[in-house]
Amino acid sequence: MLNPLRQWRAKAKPLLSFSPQPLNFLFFTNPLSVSALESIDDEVSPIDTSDPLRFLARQIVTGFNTIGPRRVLCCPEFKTLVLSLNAKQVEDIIDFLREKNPKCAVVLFNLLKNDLGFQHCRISWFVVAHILAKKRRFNKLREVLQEFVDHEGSGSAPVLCELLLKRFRGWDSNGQVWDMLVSVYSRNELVQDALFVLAKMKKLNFQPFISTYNNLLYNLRHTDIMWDVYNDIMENGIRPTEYTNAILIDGLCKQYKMEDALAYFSEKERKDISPSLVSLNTLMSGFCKMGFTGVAKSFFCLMLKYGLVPDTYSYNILINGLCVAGSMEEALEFAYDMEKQGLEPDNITYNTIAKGFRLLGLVSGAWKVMQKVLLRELDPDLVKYTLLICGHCQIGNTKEGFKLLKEMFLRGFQMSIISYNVLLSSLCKSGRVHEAKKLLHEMESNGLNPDLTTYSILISGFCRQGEVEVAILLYKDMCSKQIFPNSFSHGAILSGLCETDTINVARMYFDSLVKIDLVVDVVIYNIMIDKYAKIGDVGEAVKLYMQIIEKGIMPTVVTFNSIIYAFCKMGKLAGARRWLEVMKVHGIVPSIVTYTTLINGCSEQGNTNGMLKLLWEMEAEAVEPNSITYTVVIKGLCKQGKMPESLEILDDMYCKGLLPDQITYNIIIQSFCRTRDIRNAFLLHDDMLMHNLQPSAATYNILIDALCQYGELKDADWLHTVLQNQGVRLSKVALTTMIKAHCAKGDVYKAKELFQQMAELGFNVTLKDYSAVINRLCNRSFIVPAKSFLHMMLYNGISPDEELCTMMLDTFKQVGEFSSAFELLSLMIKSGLLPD
DNA sequence: GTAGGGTTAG
Repeated sequence: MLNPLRQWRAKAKPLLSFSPQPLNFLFFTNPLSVSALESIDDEVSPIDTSDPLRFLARQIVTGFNTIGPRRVLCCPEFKTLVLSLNAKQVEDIIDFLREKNPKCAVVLFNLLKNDLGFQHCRISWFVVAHILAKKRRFNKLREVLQEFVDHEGSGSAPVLCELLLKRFRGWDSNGQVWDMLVSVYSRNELVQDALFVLAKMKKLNFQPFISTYNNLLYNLRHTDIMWDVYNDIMENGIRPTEYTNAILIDGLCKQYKMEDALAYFSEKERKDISPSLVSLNTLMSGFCKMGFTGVAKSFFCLMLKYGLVPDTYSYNILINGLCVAGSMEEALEFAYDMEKQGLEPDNITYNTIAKGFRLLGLVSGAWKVMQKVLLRELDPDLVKYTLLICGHCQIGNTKEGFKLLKEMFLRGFQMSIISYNVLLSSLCKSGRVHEAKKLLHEMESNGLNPDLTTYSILISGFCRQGEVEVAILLYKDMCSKQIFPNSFSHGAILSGLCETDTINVARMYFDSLVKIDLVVDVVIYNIMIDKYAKIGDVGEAVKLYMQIIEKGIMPTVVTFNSIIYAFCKMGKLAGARRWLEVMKVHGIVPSIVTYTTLINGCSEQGNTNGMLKLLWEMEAEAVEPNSITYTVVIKGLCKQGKMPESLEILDDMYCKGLLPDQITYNIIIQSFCRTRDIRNAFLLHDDMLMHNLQPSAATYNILIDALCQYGELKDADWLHTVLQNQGVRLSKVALTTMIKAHCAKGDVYKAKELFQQMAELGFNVTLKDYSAVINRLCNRSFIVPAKSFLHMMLYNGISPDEELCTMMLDTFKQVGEFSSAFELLSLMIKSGLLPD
């Protein structure tokens, strides 16, 4: 699109060419026109055509009053005429109209700006602002100044103040315009500009409204400047409001100054100012975030003592605190209590509790206890059912969730959209997106309208499964229902798109978000940056980082972690370290993820010294390594064949109470297998069992693979049988490994048995699997079984590709199996695969 | 003015 300003200038002609004659169309025979015309001038004078601008202004008023602004605007002559004016001329007209007919001035200003894309000069903006302020239309005033400030951007305060001071001093409502300017700057988080205007106001003896101060305080609550503003309020003798206090408390909590927050709160209390619910909620939230749920609970009691009724915020804040602290039982009690007090738990409550279950799911046996709590009273109600569904889904038991949904339905409960969303999310997480889509239709037929959450879950689910087309259809479906994604759902969708193999689709979506600009926060950037980091595109990741900085968005620790990851992935360790410094310069404290990423970078390069140095550095910065950090260190040591050292670290982990998981063990086991030390590999496997750690599918893949390669195939078969008897299912990879090994050794019978088993277990057997087997059989000239596998493949509806056919054809020719060769040839011709 | 959710490491 062409820049409106340029468009305007292209059409602009010098005013000299202006002549009033063509404007006669604006005069109407309607008697109204006469009075309208008279109303703009005090003395009823004959039309004066010698001052063209004044004349035009009058005509505009006449037109607006007789046929309405819209229709005036539609007159091509009017448009042409107006488009020939420059900003200064429009400014004169608007200023003239301000005295004669201020309403017309505002209408003209807006029409030109919105319908013709006219760029007004600063004076026009302020003239209109003053008109609105005088009429006390503060919402409109805010809107206009908001747009003005958006346009002027950061650092514009000095220029605007200068103008206000020189051109508008003494105008009616000048103070309100100043005041609103502070408010708008601070809302836009242009704090420096806001403070600048505030200082000028002080010099002019204009007193800002307390709401303006509150606005500014809110945007400064993360910093100490908050106190300067607060002192300013006090010095000016302005009474702080409830809001002021709540913001200050929130600010102190956000700065982790809990004692100061408490002191401030008690000071107000001493002054007999009874605390507001919001202040108490804020304090609860602050203490919960610090992990002090006990203190938070006492504030809850304090509320009751003051006769304040806890609201949904109070409950959700406390429930969240308890969930994060692992006190699920209490969290659930509060959720019940909430309902008893007539407050329905909402989306936020359930989301929070679901997160609690998820966190608790890591503790074995916890769910059983929770289930008992939930079922303590025999008849579950809507809340309990929803909570139960949350719990089952979070531990991956979607089936039980469905059972409960059905039960709810049979017992005549009014189904809630939340239960469905929980189930949908569970299905999508396990990749069962098509079942999820069916459930969507079911909920719709039950008269429930899917909401933003529903669509976000499904869209990101389909994206993650690589079915972008379905996701796009759902997206369109959603928008057609007037449901528009917010920053959170955009994030969900974008990260879903990032899971698909091409980055282009994700980038296109990202670019479209950036273009509308409203919803792009740092997380959206983080998602995109991380995608580039994962594919090793350091350049693009850094480019996006630069964009963040240019836009004045504060990068987070995640932003830096992803960039550091990108550098490590490309083996540019020096670069990664430089970014660690950049991060510190921004005042962002490196996290455990930062250090683990860097250590992994060193470990990949076999740089043990680098790893150790980083471990010390972590210690110095008081960042405690976790089991992932140690696993990375073990990986590094294993890579260099330092097996005894690896085992030592494993012991250290147990000593420090950091439990190694399957991945930790798999790394060591694999390393032993690589050195053909199968004995030690199996000893570690036993060690896992001893520590109550169930080996994962990957563990058995590694072990089976090792047995097939270096050990006895018999042992692999034996392990397979043992696992089968224990009900442990081997992965497809492990089965394929065994099949290939049996083929290579010539045990066709066993290979076929395993192959059939693979299909029976529901694994998706592909052309690649068949090709791998047939290839090995052909290599050993096992013609009959090779043919038999080919037939099995054709029977199952899989056609061979050219590569497979050519390979078989060559084998058949070599061993003189001409009839088989001809048979294959005819098959190839039928399939359109003609040999050279 | 107060609550969660979308993003990072083995």
